[in-house]
Amino acid sequence: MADTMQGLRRTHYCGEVEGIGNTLTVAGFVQRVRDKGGLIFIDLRDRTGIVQLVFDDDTAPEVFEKAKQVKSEYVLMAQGVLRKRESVNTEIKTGDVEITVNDLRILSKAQTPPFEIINDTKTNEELRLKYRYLDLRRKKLQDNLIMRHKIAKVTRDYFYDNGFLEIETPMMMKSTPEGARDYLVPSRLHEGKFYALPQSPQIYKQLLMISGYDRYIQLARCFRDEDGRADRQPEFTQIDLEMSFMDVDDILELTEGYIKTLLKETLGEDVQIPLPRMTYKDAMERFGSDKPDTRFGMEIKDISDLVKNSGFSVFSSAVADGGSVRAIVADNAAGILTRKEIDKLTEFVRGIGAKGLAYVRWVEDVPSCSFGKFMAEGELENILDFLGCKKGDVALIVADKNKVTLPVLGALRTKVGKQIGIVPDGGFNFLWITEFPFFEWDEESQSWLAMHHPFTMPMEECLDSLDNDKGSVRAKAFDLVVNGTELCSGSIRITDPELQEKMFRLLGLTEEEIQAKFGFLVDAYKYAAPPHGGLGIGLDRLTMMLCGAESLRDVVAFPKVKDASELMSGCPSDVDDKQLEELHIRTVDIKEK
RNA sequence: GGCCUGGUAGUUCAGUUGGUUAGAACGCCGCCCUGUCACGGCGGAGGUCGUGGGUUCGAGUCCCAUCCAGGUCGCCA
Repeated sequence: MADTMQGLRRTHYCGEVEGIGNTLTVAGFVQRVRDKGGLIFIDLRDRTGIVQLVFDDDTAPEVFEKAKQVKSEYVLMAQGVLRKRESVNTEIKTGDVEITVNDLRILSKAQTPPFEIINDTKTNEELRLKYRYLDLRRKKLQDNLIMRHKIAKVTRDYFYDNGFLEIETPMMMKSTPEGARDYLVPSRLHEGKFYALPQSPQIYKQLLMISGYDRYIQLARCFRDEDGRADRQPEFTQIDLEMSFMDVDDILELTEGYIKTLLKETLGEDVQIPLPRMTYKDAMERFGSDKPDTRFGMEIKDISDLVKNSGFSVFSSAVADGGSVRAIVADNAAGILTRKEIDKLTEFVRGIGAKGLAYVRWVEDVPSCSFGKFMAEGELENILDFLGCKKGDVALIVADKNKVTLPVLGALRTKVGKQIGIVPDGGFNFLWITEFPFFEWDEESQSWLAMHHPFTMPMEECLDSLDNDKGSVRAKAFDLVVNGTELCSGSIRITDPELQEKMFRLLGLTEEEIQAKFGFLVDAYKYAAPPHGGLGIGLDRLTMMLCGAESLRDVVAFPKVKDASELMSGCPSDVDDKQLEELHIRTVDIKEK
């Protein structure tokens, strides 16, 4: 039988003991036992830190005997006197004190854990996820989850102070199968019908504006049935916001105030506001990405004009076909980007849609160049001159349609930047990306899709282009990007029901489809709506960023793995035939599969 | 779904051209040790080498298939 706590009550957390000479009571897990023979030291851990317990054979033999049974990860409660240590451990914050224990309770014994509960564990993640409850004992994960808590608190405080109301929206809603796949919940009472778990509370928060709640916030759990990534979980949390009588600038300003407050209160960092802004078009032209990492340069340059009449047909024909030839220059990188490395990069760009990669690698007095023999007198010099390329540099060139050159060079820029070590470690480079295109041409379906979502307001000056030049229509949509990661995404919504119906039609939805999917929303806007807009901030990614974590799995208490299963509980799992029957799902269908 | 990487004691890893009884460190168990703090010393237990098949006199090692995990592309309005 284990001991009980009877007669004792915790007075201090391990990391917060104080008052030399006082009797105090601590409780926690055993980090380590050091048995010296006649003297035992136990490091006791709780979420605040570690305190050393001391047991002396001479002064308290009975307690000493009990301490001899203690092993790693046992749960103890101990009462004793706090005193100065004979030798100080400068590594921990309670390293100059210890507790001489006079009452020890072994509250719970532990099996030997499958891996050591130490901070810098090297144990592979699969095993740690299977025993997540043990992995969560580690200080690093505890610190991350505590940070997550702090972020949630600062977030609520900031937006509450700015007049936002926290309102819950349903977890079971109508499926709207645009975009990501929905997680579906079969209905027992309606045979053959399904709820969907929300990909976001988008529609509901817009309805709340129509209902006059003016400013809404929710830390909303969202679901998407897609493959996982280090920065993508099937289940995640958005700081979901919507506000009335606000235009883009008002929302950006409010959000900047939030970012500034958040970084100050969590990390003590000062962020300069307003944050820099860049249009989508500029971001694509300069960085080949709508979420550029602006911690380093290596911007994309357009050399189409220089090569449009080139003897190298790959270049000239790309320009003639309406595409472009563009380049990035890696300064002083010829040492790292050897021929072999460039071959690997060529494979890389082929994997993401480019036909090939031209390069200039300038090590000797004469640059070595993959297309040199096609160049006319002085042509290469002109290109290098334009690019500002000098000895020791490597220029990487892609020729294709703009839809290929820009994203490929963007991806290459990120990859090469990391490879040659010019991406700084610390710091947060925030950047607003604005004026996203409204429409996006989809090759597969040969139709226009909404890049953001169909409720996004086009910019006023683009309304005239809706019918004849869809590709040029920009939207009142914006993203906040930090160090190459999208942190938040938002827009102003359409409040005019006629315009909304028009946008649906332009997106190829029939009257029947509009009615079936969004009829209630279209109807709602007929009863007047304040101008409004909002955004969603990825709480998980935000936490990851502030913790310096490399994976969402390090900032989510019980994460899923890549295939959306959970290794600890083993879900998703089989269910009883009876349950399936009640849900009108034929077991034979499942078993055949 | 494609591609890449990995899978050997509880854990992290090593394991030669294919060749005797598969090693180390940490952890675990036992004994010793009164100022340790990654304590130390001595001793010990612990392995279907992911799984299945193949080549071979002989496979942890070579081949094929498969499973699991991670990364990445597709996908993620």
